[in-house]
Amino acid sequence: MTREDLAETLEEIALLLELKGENPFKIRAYRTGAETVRQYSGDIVSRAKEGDLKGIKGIGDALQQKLHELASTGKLEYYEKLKSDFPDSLFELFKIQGLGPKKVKAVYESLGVDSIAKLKEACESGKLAELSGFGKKTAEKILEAIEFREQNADRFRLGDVEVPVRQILDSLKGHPDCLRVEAAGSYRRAKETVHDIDFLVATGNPEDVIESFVSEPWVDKVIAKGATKASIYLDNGLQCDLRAVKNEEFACALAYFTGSKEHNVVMRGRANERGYTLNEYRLALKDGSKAEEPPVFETEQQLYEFLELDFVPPELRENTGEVEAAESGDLPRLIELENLRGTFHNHTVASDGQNTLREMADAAIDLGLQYLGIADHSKSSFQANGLDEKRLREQIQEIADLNAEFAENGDKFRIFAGNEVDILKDGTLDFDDDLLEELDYVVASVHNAMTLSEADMTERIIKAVSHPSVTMLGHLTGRLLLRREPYAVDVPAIIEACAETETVIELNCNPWRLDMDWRWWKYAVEKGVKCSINPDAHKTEHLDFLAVGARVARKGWLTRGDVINTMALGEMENFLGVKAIS
DNA sequence: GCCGTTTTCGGCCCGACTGTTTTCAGTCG
Repeated sequence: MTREDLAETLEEIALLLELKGENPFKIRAYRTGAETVRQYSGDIVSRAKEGDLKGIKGIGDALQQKLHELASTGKLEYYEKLKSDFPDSLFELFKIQGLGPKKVKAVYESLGVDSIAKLKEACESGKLAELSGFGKKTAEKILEAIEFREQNADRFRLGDVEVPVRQILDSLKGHPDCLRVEAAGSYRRAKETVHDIDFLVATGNPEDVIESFVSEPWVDKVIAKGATKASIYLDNGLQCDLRAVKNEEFACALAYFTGSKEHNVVMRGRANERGYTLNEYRLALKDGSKAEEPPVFETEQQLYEFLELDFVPPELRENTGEVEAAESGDLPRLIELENLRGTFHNHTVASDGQNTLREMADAAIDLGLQYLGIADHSKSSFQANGLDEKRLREQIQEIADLNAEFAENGDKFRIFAGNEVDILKDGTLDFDDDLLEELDYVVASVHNAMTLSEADMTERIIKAVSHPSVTMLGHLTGRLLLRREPYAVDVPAIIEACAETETVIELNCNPWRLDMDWRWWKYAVEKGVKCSINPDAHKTEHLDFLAVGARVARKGWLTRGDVINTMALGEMENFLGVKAIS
């Protein structure tokens, strides 16, 4: 029984109570309880086991008793009983955008709908639209949401696969017969979402390596297993494929399995022109070719060189001009994680973050950063406990005090006082100008009214970035990967406005967002717009998103010079126009 | 179901949007 098990059970109870139509405040109490369990700084599982939960705010008598029962026996009667009232499959309905507890309850009770498949049927047959409170448009919206889910259900966010990929790579590297190991495919190209992970190993003993690959404890199901390849599912549904090749084939195989398909087509074309064929194992002479016998490539670099190209970093291999640039020697020197000196757009407990200012600062220092920008939510973001004027001014003071302390201790580290200020529906900002000027920097973001027309949304954002106090634009399109489509907005027009107003655009590297999309950065750079790689961290661990951010920035062809948070502290103080702390 | 210098009941975070409705319920952030 882990902390997460306890929290999840409380959350499921909340969901079940919603289905029952229970008192919303009771439901909220269970949700709050789940959050409290997650965030409690101490061994909450042991305390629950021992029945020693008194005095934790948010966990009253009833929850104490339930957590104790759950932690000590592994079961909770109250929960089991609630659960038995509904089929398990009903829960998948909650994953459909626009369906909440009331609607789920209605379709279940009056139409017997208890799965997404049946829901789809009810929409198509017109039965759903006849229900009271439902209508034609609701049915259409639900069908759209089902389709969106069907298209995305088998995909995973790049930032969410990092841990399993590391785990599998480490395990393969630990195998005595593995000479070389890489994760290839769209993961290596840093696509924002991936369908599966392609692992490649060089080995003289493929059978053993494959056997060990399919026998790891994290394997949920073996889909296929042969002499040189195997496919498995992990517990979370992520498919992982392993290909085993000989050491002398590894370079060509790595290039082949990294792709993209389009990039490979161009590469094969170049080989062809020179009298060779290129496949997943090797470069070979074409029939009747008079070219010289090709060498065996030790590395991808050598393959590219042989085809008269500079080495193309994997992130760029999408056939969007990288081959031409590699031919003419014009590939940019891409940014690297190590270039980052600080970051902006991070939350604390003051709004909806989970760590304090000091904890966030300490985590940034541990990462070797020289500065950390805090940007909690502004007052209109009620749901995120946004700061009002008074609380924001208090935070500015708190930051000043902490900075003074860092300076006294001789630490070369600074917190920049900012705010993620809501862009209101009409494009004005959530605080008045005086307060905005007191901040070291401002991130302006859209959090509501996301269904404006493209023209209105574009005008709204352009108005916001035109405000002199706005330093950077947060998550430009508002997309949530695999969850919510971006809102309608004219991205190039926004980029042009940011160029004009010298507003930085954020590369929000929270795995859910990766927004602005990598496809637009080349255009932004062309227009002279700078990027800031921001994790949108809601707890200290989220600062690690910077690693994903650096990879996605590379995918957008960004160099060190294009990204402001590669600046050292002194340069950044100049850039923001704030005085250094003596 | 939780909380309390308001102390054992009464309030609990607020507003926008959408679609179904004739004044509001449900969902989302």
